[in-house]
Amino acid sequence: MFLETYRQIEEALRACTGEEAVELMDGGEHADFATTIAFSLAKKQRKSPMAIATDLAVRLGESLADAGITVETKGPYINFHVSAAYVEEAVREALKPGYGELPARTERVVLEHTSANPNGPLHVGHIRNSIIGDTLARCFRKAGYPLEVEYYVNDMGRQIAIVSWGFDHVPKERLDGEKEDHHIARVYIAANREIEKDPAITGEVDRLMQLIEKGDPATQKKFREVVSHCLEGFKVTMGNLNVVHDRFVWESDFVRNGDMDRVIERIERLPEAKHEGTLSVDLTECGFEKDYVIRRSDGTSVYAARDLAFHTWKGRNFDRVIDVLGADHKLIASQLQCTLKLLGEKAPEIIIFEFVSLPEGSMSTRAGKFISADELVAEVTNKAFAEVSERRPELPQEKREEIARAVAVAAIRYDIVKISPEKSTVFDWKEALNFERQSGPYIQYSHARACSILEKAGAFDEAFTYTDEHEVALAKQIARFPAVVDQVVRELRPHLLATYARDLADQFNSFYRYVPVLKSEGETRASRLTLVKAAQNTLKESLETLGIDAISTM
RNA sequence: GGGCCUGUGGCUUAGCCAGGACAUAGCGCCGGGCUUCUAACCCGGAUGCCGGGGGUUCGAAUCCCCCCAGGCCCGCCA
Repeated sequence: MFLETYRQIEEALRACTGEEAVELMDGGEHADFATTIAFSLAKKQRKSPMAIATDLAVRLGESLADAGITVETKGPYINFHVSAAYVEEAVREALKPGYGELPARTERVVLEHTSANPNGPLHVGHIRNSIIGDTLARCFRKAGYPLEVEYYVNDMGRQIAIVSWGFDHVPKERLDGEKEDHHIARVYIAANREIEKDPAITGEVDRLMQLIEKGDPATQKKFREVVSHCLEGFKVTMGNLNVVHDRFVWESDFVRNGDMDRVIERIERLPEAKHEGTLSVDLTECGFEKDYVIRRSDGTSVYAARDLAFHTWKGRNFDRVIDVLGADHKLIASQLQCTLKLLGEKAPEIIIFEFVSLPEGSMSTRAGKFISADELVAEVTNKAFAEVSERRPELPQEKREEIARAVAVAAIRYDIVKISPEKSTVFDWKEALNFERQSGPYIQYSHARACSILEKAGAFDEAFTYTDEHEVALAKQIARFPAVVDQVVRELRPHLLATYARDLADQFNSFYRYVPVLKSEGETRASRLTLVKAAQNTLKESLETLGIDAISTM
């Protein structure tokens, strides 16, 4: 409803002004929509903005009358107001299961996120990647795109060689109840300590890397075991956070199937290729001073070569390629994009998120300086269980545990996704354990309140008469949801959905406070119950698109 | 030294790409609200030279330039 109305007004504006860019915006407290186009027209037409606005408003009013949109001016501002029919239609649409879904698209999208090195558990920085990526994935599905979500498994890196070396040379027994990825971290950290003590070990690690590149079966088997072991742990962590991947793509597969050699051959033939012992690409055209190295002088490939093969494959199998990457990948991601363009391949769209650090400094798996996602989930779940036990002591323990898990995921996911990716953050336990306003649980709570009203109401006939300002404001907020989904996938900014869901919960809570539902009667009661149902459904769909369980009681 | 990102009340943050009507909200602080649909809630109050300085514009948190501060990166690592 919102999108349709927005487009109707845009079109009327274009028709009435002859301008392409019509500057239609949210009217804030003044109106439902507004435009300041009179200012820019004033210069061209050498008339006062107010005179232009007044004149335009009359013509716009005529052309939008059929759509039930009224137009008025306030000085040079032109304001648009929607009708009661808009409000009614908005509520009607929001009652439908799956509300917010956009028409199906045919453009195939591949989205890569998380892809952390399997040398230790996912920490609070990695899951920023997972949560941004997974939320975006849910938005793409909601927006009607066929989507595949991939985890790129770096199984040929130096870190894996170190872990592999560690399994042969440092105490490696898995402790009782220790998760696989935490086990790997312990071995990795211990191996690094050995390397610090005795730099000669580096040579042994180098040899492992040469063996893996050559395809030595024993080394391959060992690397694969180590990596699979770690991934088992990752899958549990991500599962606990409602993060889902469709496919795990292994880096080494591109070496084995020949894709990497093929892309290297093509690079060798590029005019920008440089053969100076190493094989590298001159990227000055894209503004990079340093060459992009593809193959070492000893003939082995670097990460970039496999990455180029991987992205060539993605580009040929999908219409849109999106990667979610940490800020440390900014440069190499640009180099990758540039090289793919030189090769005539599709370059990925890249979403960069800035780093999460600890109050005492940056995180480091190697140094064992990190807060694991598992620890975070456990702590937040404990706090949530304590809260729910205090509020709802009558519930059976199992139910309280179930609610605590859902609340914990909501708190963690929302806390991360609500911040713009380009802000670097410092992890804060106090914030992580806060379930008050501007939190995931706050939105879940609004949903639970709506569910509670509906449960107590029993059956009712739908009705659509809204006069109270809180009713109308809530309905208008409900109407925006599909437009927000559309905006998220267009701009690749999932935090917009977080902001929207919070505003929706705010509107619902105001409505809840001022507008009695169960105590009202007749048509009014029916209309309000219908609105509560629409709000409940919209809250549910918003929460689920954020990867948060829309629980009905808490 | 160079590149990218960030700087908004005591703290966290929206708005910035597509410049307009009194800069968004939360935490904390002060005060109020549970015999009334779940108080993980709601209402009121105090707190801002939107990092600093120039410029463009009728109009700048938003665009341009310079400076300062913080983060990330600049490897035949990944």
